[in-house]
Amino acid sequence: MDIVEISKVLSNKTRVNILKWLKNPELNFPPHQDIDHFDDGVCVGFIQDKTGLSQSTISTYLNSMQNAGLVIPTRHGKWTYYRRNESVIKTYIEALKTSL
Amino acid sequence: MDIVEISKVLSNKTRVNILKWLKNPELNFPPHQDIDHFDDGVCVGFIQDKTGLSQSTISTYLNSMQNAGLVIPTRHGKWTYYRRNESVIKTYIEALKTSL
DNA sequence: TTTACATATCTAAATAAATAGATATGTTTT
DNA sequence: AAAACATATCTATTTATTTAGATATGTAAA
Repeated sequence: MDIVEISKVLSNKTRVNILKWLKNPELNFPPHQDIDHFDDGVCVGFIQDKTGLSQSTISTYLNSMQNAGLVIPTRHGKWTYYRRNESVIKTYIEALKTSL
Repeated sequence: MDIVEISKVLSNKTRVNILKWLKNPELNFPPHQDIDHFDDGVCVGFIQDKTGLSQSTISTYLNSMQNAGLVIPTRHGKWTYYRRNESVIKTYIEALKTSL
C-alpha cells in the first residue's frame, strides 16, 4: 500500500469517478447479459462507454488502478470485470488518517 | 476542497513528507532564532534544507500546497512560515471516506 | 477453423509536472 | 540609501502523464 502511488491514481477525475461508480454498479451501469450479478464488478466496455474515453485509455487506467491495488480484475469469458478492493481503499484512508 | 487537486499534492513523496514534518516541527526542524515557537509553522529555508531540493522548487511546492488549501502561510519579517491547515486535511480525509 | 469480439499492449504525439538557475520583490540591517 | 537576506516568480529543460490509433492476444461463435 503506497500512499504516493494511490494518490497518483486519485489525482485524475475520471479514475476517481470509476472508483465511485464501482461502489454502486446496479445504479451506474446497465445489467450484464451473460451474468445476472455484479459480484465480480463491471466489464471494461461499460466503464469505457460511461467515460467517453478510448478503449486503450480506459484499459491503461484500470491497469494503473490494479497496480496500485485499488481494483481487482476477474475474467469471465472474453470480458474482464473490475471491482473495488475495499480493504486497500480502507487501509489507504486509515494510513492518511494516522500518518499524514 | 477539491479531491483531485489535493490528491495531486499527495502524489509526490517530498510534499507528503513536508506535510508529515509540519505535524511535529519541534521534532523535525531546528529552533527558530527570532521567535521561540512554531505556532505559525516553519520557514521555507528550514524546509528546503531538509529536502535538499532547490529554493525555487520548494517555494513552488509550498505554493501548490497552499492553493490546494493544505497549508497556511504567515509572514514574519523576511521569513514566511508555513503550517498545516488541519481542517482542510480532516475534511479531505472525511470526503474520501464518504464519497470515495 | 475462420471470424468476430473484448481487452491488453505498443507506439507516438500533445500536454503537464518536476526541477533549477536567474531575476524580482519585499524586508531588515547598516 | 545601500547592502544583505529570505522568499517568490520567471524561464527553460528534462521527465512523466494523458490520450488515442494501431496491433496483439485471448476467447467465443459461426
